[in-house]
Amino acid sequence: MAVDFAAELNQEQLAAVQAPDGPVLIIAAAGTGKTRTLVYRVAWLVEQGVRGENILLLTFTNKAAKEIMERARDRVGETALHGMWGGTFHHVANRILRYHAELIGYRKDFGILDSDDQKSLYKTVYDELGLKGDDRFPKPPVLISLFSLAANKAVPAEDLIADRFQNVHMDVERILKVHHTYTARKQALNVMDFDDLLLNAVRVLAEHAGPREYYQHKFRYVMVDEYQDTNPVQAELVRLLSGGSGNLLVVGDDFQSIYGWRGADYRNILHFPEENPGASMYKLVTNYRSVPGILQVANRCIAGNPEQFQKEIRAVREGGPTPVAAKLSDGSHQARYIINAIRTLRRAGYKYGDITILYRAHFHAMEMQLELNREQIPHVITSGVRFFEQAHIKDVLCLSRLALNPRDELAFIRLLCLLPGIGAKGAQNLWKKLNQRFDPLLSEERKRLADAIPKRGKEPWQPIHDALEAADRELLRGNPGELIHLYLNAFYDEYAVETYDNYPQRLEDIQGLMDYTASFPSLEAFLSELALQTNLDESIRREDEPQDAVRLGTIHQAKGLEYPVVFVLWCVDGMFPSGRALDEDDSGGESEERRLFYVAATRAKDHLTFGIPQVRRQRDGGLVYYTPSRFISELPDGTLREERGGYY
DNA sequence: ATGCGTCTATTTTTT
DNA sequence: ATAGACGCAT
Repeated sequence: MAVDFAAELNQEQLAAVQAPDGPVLIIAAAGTGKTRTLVYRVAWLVEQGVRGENILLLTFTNKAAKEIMERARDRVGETALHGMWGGTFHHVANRILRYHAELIGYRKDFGILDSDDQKSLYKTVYDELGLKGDDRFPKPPVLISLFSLAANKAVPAEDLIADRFQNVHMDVERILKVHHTYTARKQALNVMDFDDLLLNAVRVLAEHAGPREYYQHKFRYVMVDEYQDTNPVQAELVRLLSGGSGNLLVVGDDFQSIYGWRGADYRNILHFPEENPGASMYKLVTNYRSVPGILQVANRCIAGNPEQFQKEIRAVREGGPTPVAAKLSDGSHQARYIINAIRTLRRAGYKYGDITILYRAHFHAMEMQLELNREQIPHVITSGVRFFEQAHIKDVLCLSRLALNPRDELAFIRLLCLLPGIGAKGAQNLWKKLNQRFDPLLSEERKRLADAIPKRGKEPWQPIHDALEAADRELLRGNPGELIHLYLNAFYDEYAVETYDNYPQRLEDIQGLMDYTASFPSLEAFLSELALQTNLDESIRREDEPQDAVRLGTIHQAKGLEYPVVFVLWCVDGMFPSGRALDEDDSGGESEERRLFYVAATRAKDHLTFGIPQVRRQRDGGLVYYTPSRFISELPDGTLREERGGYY
């Protein structure tokens, strides 16, 4: 099945797709067909005779990887892509480590800590070091983010500590001690956190010529999506993987670099030409997505930012409405104004699903949620808590985790704390009594635990004990779905009814999870995938979610998406740009916020509205007055149509 | 000492 | 929605 490249791509895209071997940089402005270009590049390589197993595609989200792979498959067929690796940085790192973890002192069946697990482990360390009640010592979340940033930026943590605690005296030694203890514990427990996946993959490749040469030989073509969001560690991983052939193709848009706060460095993309001599460069600036008025806002707002590849998006579409600046009194006024606008748009033929409401931070949407509920407008919120990190999901996974790794202390403690009369201390004591291991599918260990459980917990444990016995008899170790099912019947269903006011939704989540397990060949594959996956696939989403619904989410979450109608909440100085981000001295606070504004604007196809409330009511009844976002007031007169919410 | 219920305060952005 | 603080119960 031959692909007609010239017919299906524009000039800019075609040139990029047919770029010669060697380093390639594609600067793809918003809405210019970046994904399309990547898909066709894959197809092009295949047509040149490159085999799937020689291609590596790195993305930031699972969704992006899936989309590109599926679309490429549609173009050139399943067999042509056989053996191609396509996934997120963390996925690829995980995959490499599953083969080579032993080279760096881990077993291959290592577990992956999500942020919740990470926090629990930190707390255990605090406890052991006697730091728990110390008010003057930074709390776990502070140190976690600090060390994570240090890891991702590949700088010594000491530098960041000095930076962060300038005004306060800090015992640097003790802070480092916490981190060292945490690191040692991870190794002892055979677990890695997200950052470790990247760091350890780099270590394997940097320190061991065998695997390095293997992958460099294997991956003759390496492609990276969203290159402006890579951090130094990821850049290093890319370097190591593509070092053989030098056929490294990166795609991105420096205007859309919005992850500096977690270590991303847009200079990776900015300096790509110097760091890769002989690189060819392509620019995609023809935009099919948005009406000219929207692109004008985008072009104007970003133009003054320092240090970037200058470019202007060119509109293909014509006409269309001018974007709106809606001056409103407060948050509820903003919510009512938007609901009113939604109704008007519906009458004009738009569906709920065509509409999205974006914001800088989750709490900005509070009044909006309230009003949408009150007015019964179907909506879906992409919340801060990810599916697999919800309490009930993690609860039912503990047994599977222990079945895979009996030394998983975190899973054990979580499991036991659900029983009445057992708290953090009690669970910890039991863990010690069992010599720090518990395999739920070994009858001897089951018996020891059953005997050790204190009186109040004995009775509720009994049905779990029996269920485990059954699981053991039926050889269900590799079957997480059945394990969850048995556990649910024996204990958790009743527990959930008593604990959660939204029991039906949570039960549905758990059922979705059980269905999901069916698609995995092994327990290990299932559990490592969970940690790397943020949400269930669309296909196994909750059934109570309306199909046609307004979508709410942060701007970060909306990256890469497009909607006919976009509302942006709270475009006022201090909220967007966020006051905190402006205070950040290192990662170029204001310019990154401006890029975020650019991302928000370029999501819109037809209608773009900025909400600008004047005051915010605080909980204590106080009023805070705001001025319109500098990103709004910087725009030349006439770029926006001003509206006042005088509808009511 | 530990568990556990109740109250209050507090939300940047996330693979 | 959830974590932490607090105080009472076991």
